[in-house]
Amino acid sequence: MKRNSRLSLALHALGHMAVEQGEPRTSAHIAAHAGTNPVVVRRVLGRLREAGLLISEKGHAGGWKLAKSPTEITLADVYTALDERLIATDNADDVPHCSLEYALRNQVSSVMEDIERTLIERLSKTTIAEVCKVKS
Amino acid sequence: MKRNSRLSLALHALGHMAVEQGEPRTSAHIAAHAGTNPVVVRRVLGRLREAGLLISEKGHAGGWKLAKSPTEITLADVYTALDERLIATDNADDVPHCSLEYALRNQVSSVMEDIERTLIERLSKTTIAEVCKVKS
DNA sequence: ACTTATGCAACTGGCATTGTTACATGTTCC
DNA sequence: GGAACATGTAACAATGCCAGTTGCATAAGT
Repeated sequence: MKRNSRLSLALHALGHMAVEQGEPRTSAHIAAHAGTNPVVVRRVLGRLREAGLLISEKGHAGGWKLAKSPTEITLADVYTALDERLIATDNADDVPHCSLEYALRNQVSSVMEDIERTLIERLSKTTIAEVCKVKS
Repeated sequence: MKRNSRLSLALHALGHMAVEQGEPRTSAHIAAHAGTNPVVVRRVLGRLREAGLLISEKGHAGGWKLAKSPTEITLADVYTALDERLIATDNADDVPHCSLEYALRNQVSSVMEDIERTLIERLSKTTIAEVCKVKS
């Protein structure tokens, strides 16, 4: 399996819901189409629900559907909802005793944070509807 | 154990060599200072040697030293020497049968590639000497 | 009640990276 | 030449992360 496929899976699922709105999709259907497991789908889509991008309903005729129009959901919304981060520097606990390493880490971290912001800004310029060419 | 600490280790080692040039440093010294293993140090610094940033010498009074002035080594040089890549989308082998996923992946990939280039450009603006405040 | 679907916790297994050991190679000093 | 020292490298163990899986509780519709 591919590493960090959450973003890919989330966008894929959202994309199909954007193209065919209305009927909710079950995690079993999504999983079968994406070649993965229903529980994995629910784990990923659960984050999108917490972020207010999706709605899930139980029982008969239940499943997942968009919480808002695909023209209002950007790639950045999905990215941030998944807590994806390019930079893995959670260096709060690991305090370097060496002042040189401290300076280096700060320098790199500031660049990385900057890049992360730039990425999110770029992703926020594209909506799901645009990528999937959905007529609004 | 921290994940992906190669860049941190490489910069740390280079930084010290930049501050105190002249005497070569052994991988044992570097490892002790960085809290890791000499073999790990040699693995990481070996990449920098292949990239022409470092020189290693065996035997008595051997060890590692800079191949050029710290004012000529940028953070990007180190980053690229380690083959670090923020974006993990090696999607050449895994061809999606779904056209929607194909479109989404292309869209995200192009943004990621762009961000990667921006990052390297940013890193290339800072030299080791600048971060370590070495007088040239 | 029964079926169907999500929600969630616990566990397994694969994969990548770091850490470790062992040994070969090369260099310097005696 | 031989001893001491340092890198180079291969092989293996340990660790951590994440997808995958199982099982069961919960809720909604028929």
